[in-house]
Amino acid sequence: MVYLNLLFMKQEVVDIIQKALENLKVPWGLDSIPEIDIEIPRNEAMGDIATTIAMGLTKILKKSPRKIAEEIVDAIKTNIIPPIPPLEKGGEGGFDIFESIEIAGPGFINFRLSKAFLHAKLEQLLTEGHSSLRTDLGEGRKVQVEFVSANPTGPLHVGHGRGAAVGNALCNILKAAGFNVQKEFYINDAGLQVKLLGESVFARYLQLLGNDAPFPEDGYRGDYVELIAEEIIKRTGEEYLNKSFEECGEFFTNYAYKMMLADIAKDLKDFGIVFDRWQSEKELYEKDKVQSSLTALQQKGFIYEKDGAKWFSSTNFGDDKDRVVVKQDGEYTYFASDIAYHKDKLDRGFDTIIDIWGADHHGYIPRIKSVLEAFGLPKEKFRVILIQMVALLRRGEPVQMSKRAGEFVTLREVVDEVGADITKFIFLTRRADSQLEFDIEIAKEQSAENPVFYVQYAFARISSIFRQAIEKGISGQQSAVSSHDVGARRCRALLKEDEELSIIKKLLQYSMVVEGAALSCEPHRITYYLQELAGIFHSYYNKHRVISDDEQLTNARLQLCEAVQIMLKEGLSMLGVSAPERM
RNA sequence: GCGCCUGUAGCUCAGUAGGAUAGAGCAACUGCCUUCUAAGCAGUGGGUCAGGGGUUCGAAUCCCUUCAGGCGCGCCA
Repeated sequence: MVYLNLLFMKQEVVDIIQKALENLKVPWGLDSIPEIDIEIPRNEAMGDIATTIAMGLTKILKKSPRKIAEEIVDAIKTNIIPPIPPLEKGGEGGFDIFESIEIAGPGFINFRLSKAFLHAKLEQLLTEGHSSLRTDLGEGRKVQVEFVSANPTGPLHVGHGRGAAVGNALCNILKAAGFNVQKEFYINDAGLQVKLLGESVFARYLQLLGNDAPFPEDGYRGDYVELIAEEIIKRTGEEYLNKSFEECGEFFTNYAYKMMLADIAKDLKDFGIVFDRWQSEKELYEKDKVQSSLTALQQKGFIYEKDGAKWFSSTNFGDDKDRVVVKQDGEYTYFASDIAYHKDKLDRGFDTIIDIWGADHHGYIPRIKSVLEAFGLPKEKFRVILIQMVALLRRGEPVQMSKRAGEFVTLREVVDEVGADITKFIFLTRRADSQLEFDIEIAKEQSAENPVFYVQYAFARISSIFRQAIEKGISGQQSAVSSHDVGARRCRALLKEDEELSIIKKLLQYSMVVEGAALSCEPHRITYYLQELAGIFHSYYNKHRVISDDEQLTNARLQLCEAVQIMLKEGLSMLGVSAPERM
């Protein structure tokens, strides 16, 4: 058992309870120790950290939960808690983790952390910085997260932006939780949709050159189609004017979608999101992976022929019906390349596969899950995050989004108008699977009340305090607050106001929040955590002065401020949001 | 018709893998800047957790059902 190696308070407590249960296992006649639930009480008066284990054991032990709790507490108090060793040579001796352990309500065991423990953890955060905030939940396991994957047939719209923000934040969180993460964008460059884009561009091309060509019925009508046609004219002149689409369709299709793809990549980059890898659907065909993945399924006995088509028997894995993979006309279905793509992910050695889709694709989950199970992936290793629609409003009035008519609001337009930080933050203040109202005017004009500024403001405020301190010659420079030396440690011991201790406790909760967000794939938990941390800091700031005549207290509070700043920066970086030093 | 998601304060949403007295922001009202950034703070009011039934020590959370909204149910992509 190693204490103080991570900025964590959960593990220490779990270890202690576990030891107590080991001691009680025999008298209780238990074979094994149950899972230990740890939670943060909603009310600070109830303690800093609590367990419900006693209530969970009532059924097995047939005793009242309070009686069980008493036995556990007794075991902890008599011989479990080891004193924390001195922090380093020359330290001031050991101390207890807990100030008190109490039984409350129906059988909660409430632990209150000692000030010495909190001060020691603060020191750790200051000395180790961001690295103390990384956990090893993932143990380096490889996770692949595929997101956005918009068809390269038009610019990204706001819904894609939401998926991008969520996916990117999730990846950051998974990395912080110790997973080895790859971010991937899947390019649907092989199907009829890109061909339709090519036809649309070709029609515009002919029209621009004075030819009265018909426009494809379901063609893409956005202005960008014409821009691509203009670009082609600029580069090749009238070379294709007298040719048919059959003759030059490939050129138009390739040119068009590649140009769109470049636009998409740029939009994402300007939104602050960069992918590790882009996988082309077409390439899967060219490298024969579609055929070979179907062969692999066939060898496993999951492919059969019926009505002149080939089917994947996904009902073996809980799907509603079997799915066609090769049509009667011999063509592959879209699903066939999806099979190849997901098999390819497995072949690349990922332990867990996370797909982030628009919620309108939810009907696809069972069949993809079937594919992965057929190839041997345990079903809990495949996760789909559904991104619900974004309802775009302007002063409460819905903004029309009709892709067919070509007038839909692009991500770029929103980001240009509102800003990337605000847009991302708003996307991350809601669970992914709940519909989101995004009012452009409110996001922009009520910016003073915008939660993103609330968090950033706390960061900027602390920066300002440090500027002030430097001006007064109190602290040479911000991170030079020497947290190693004994003087700084004595100063920290002066942090004993309720608000100060609350802030430290909040800081210690971070790793739990990250792990929870990683396990549940819910980045918005970080957003809420940051708002809470900023809230208690703002409150503290208004109640207590950081810089005062008391040199030691000033030093202590500057250290606390620095710790908060480290945390705010860490959290904001998870969300892909900046931490400005001035606002 | 079948399936998935959602329903929590006037509005927008959280509610931590079943826990303690259900929270935040906005909106409304009352205070706080000659001292580190008022993009802030302190306080007040606001709830049949859509309705009903069940599971248990304990339910906003799990199960069944009704209602309401959204989205899916092609050999389309």
